[in-house]
Amino acid sequence: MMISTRGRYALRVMLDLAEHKDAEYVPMKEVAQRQELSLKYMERIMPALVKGGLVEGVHGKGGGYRLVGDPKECTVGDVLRLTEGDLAPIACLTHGAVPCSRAGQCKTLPMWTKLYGMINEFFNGITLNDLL
Amino acid sequence: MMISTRGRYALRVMLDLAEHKDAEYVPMKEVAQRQELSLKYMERIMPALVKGGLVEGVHGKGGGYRLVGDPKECTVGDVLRLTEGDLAPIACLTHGAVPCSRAGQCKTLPMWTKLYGMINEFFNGITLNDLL
DNA sequence: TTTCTACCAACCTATTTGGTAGGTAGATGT
DNA sequence: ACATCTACCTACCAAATAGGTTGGTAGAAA
Repeated sequence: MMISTRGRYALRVMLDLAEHKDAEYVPMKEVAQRQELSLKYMERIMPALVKGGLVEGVHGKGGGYRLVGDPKECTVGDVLRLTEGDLAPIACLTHGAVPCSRAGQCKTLPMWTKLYGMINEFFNGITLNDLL
Repeated sequence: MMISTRGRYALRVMLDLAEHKDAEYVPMKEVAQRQELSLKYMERIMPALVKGGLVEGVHGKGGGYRLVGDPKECTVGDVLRLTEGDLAPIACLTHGAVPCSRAGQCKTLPMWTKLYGMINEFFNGITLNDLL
């Protein structure tokens, strides 16, 4: 499986935040209920999106999360790369993989690379706004 | 990771068999050496390709494996589906997955489905012969 | 009957996945 | 000051997956 629940759930939360963009801050409790996701699990995922600058959270009563930018500017690729770490379809292409000694003679590597490019292009071409 | 070593190794073995198609039967011992793969691990993977009808194996001295069809007819998709089981990028789309109750209202499902289609089309469009 | 080969089953270690439990820190309302 | 609400953090856990290893058995040829 290329995309685990971590990335998929994050994307659904982002879409929920985009839908409730008028409310200043949306608490995760509400989002989790609407999306039928584990609140505790989501609380562990959100910091990655905060660190990536896609959302901001404020503590205390009336707090919650809010999208930082415009849903038209935020792509699915942005969300997935922050939460999944990498979208590479095979280990050889992950960022920080040990360079394979057979890379030069590998007959399959160009194919994997082309697919990797296709996947990135696909996700970078879809914004949150497109999915609303 | 969408494609594990299982599928990637299988593909490399298939390409090796295609390259040595003139020899009647090629023993895995030779293939494993050439491709620098664990013989024992490959022995566990090959039966899936036999069951799928892509290769045939004969026991005993002078035995080994041989491609059944033409390398022009065998696609990468065939090999990967037999060895990886499924090429779905997310769990919801795997064959035999429990149907999600949110499928009807899921805003992301069409996107995953489209990607799944792209990936299948990509792999079905590449034959062993293309990679030689 | 030895030797070579496919094939099969049990086991193993490490990592990833998908959480839960139990808090702390900061902001707000009373 | 205090209770309450919220993000955020840390430790733990069970199940699944990945990537093998070990030790064979079965069948065919020399």
